Amino acid sequence: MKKKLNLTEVAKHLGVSIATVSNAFNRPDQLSEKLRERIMTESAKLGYHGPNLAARSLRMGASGIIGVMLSDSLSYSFSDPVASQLLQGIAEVLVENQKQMLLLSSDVHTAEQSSAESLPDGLIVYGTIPTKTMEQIQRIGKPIVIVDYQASNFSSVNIDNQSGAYAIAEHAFTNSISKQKLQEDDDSLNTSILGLKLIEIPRVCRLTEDDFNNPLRQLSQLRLNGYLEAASSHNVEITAEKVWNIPINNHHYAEIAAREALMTSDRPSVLLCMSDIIALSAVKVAKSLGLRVPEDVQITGFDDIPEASRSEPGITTICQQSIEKGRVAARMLLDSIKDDAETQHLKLATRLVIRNSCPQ
Amino acid sequence: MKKKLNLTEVAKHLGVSIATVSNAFNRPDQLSEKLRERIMTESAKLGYHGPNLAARSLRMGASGIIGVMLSDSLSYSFSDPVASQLLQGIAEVLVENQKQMLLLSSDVHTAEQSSAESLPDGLIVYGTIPTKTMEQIQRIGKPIVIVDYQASNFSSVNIDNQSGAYAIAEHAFTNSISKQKLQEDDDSLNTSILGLKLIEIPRVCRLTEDDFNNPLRQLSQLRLNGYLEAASSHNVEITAEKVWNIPINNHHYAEIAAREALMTSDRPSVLLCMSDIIALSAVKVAKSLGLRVPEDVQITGFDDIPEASRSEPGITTICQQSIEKGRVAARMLLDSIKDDAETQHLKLATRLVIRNSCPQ
DNA sequence: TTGTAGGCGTTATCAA
DNA sequence: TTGATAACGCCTACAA
Repeated sequence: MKKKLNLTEVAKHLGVSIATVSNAFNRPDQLSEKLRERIMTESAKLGYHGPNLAARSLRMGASGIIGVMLSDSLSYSFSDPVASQLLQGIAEVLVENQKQMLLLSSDVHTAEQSSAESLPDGLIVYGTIPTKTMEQIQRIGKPIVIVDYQASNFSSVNIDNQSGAYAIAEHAFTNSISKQKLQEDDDSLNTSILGLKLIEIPRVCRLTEDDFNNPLRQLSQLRLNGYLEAASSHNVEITAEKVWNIPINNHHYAEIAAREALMTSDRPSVLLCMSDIIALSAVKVAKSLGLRVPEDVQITGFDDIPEASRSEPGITTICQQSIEKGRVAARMLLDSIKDDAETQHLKLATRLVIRNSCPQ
Repeated sequence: MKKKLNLTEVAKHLGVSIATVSNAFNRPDQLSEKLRERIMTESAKLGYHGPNLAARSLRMGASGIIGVMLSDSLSYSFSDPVASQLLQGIAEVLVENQKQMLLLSSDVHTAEQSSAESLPDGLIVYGTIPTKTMEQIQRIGKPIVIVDYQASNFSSVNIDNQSGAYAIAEHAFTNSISKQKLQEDDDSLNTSILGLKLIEIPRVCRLTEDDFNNPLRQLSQLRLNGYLEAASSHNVEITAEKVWNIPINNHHYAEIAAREALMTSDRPSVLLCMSDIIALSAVKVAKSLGLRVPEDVQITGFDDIPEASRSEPGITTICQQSIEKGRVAARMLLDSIKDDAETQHLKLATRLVIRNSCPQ
């Protein structure tokens, strides 16, 4: 009853050769339909579930499994809408291609030498991962596609963070509300930035001038650059003390930062947020302080997560097509597994989505 | 350069035995610290990444990988907040225990004989899965824990859907707004139900009397029973034509159903929704129709997803602790992998969370 | 269409 | 500590 079943055992029971059973599972054309059927039903009855994946993949050098390595913790990634959408896109393509998905977190990796990275036929890496880990997974010699990060020696899928940030900041500086405000008093627009993972410090705090040139995360740095560039084009002054650092993209930290930003004596009339989660929190805080959005303070987001369109007011944001990004990355990886294609760097388009938190 | 590296090769290069290298990776106590260190750095330099998982797991009969099989498509599951929260809880415990997570969708499974289920050391099954697939994964003889479904031969983690539904319906029927309405006109409360996956038909439609006794999904059926039981306890009449079926838990279908329900001539003053997503959509539709929530129509949800507390008004709902459910299921599975424990059926408590969509 | 044998990379055992 | 060797379960020439 508890006996281990394998091809040999099954073949013995059925009175056929082991090769035939193997063929029944993998190459239906190598034997008669009738025999195949008999083998399938019989082995099912016997309790044989099918070829063991470990053995098969050892033998064939391929597992049909694709690894997805997340820079943030696995658990956090499930709670983050952007990561979830990326995973959604990846999953879509993998399922289409009958691949399974193994989730790896860079945390686990560093903790132990899990060696689990040796199983997948290829890897999608999301976000910024410690150089050491990068080197280690490179060593396995399997195709790798990285997302939201750029490194010359790997294929990658990115969006143009800087131009996206520029576009939305420019919109905020030049829309009708801003124009009117500028007319009313001569002052320039008072603008603050709620930034994500700009510096290493794991808490909500303002930046110092030094931090401006001290990029921690490519992605955040690029968005910051875009904002600042737009600001200087439109004579808006943004000093370091008007830029907040939020260590993790969740409502808890975002609300703390938003409260700080909105309760300073020279309250901003434009609040540029580096994610929709931050923007949603900022709207909530603004409302709780009795401020009207957008009349008193205009708020912009980034990402275009589903909730951004459902909230009230809707969040003006940059759509970065996270689902599509996932699809593209997955396709790219599958292609390079097939053809051993050369490394390429894709940049997806972004799009300004205007809603009521920072209207036309 | 492109040569394949394995233990043998590395051992040869280092001039030590293959067993020693293996020990260096797996049993540090079997050799001198100094030697181990040399082996580790040298093999890293050589480009050896660590023991191959396929081979190791073939040899050891365990892979350190836990499979999670989702009844809905993988891609959908990432977009569903409840599934995401469950995964979040599972991931938390798995990472703690240095296990990796392999995502399987029952779709892929039926499509092919992926045999990927043979790799994991155990399986968490979420939701209702075709009997045939169930039988197949049972055959692999590894520990299984099912979530949100009950079958006597498997360990399971559930919540008490029926009592939860009863509690929230009772609240809706007996709170101050309902009392006042009942006083004003003598009529009983006009109540509709927006149900989830109640029948097989893949579209939004009303139920017929027959459908009441024709359970498709355990979970939805139990919630329906809870609602109906509360209704009959409080002299509220709910006929089949006041119950809608929503085939997939997303905003698209939910809005269609909500619109239908709220635009009937005898508009309900209480709308019981089987998920928060449905409730959120219903609130949106109600607003767009110029109805006040809760004054004109009280709306309840189920699940308590994060967005339910952020929306305006907040959604009155049943908290089902999805994250905790994931944690519990994962722990249960890991335990039964270790101890081969007997099957047990856990039922987590639910809690009524009162917010403004159906206030005190 | 069927049977045989070699080897994929590890780990465990056992003797040195 | 080390070195040899036998599985683990499977796939695929190759020969029949």
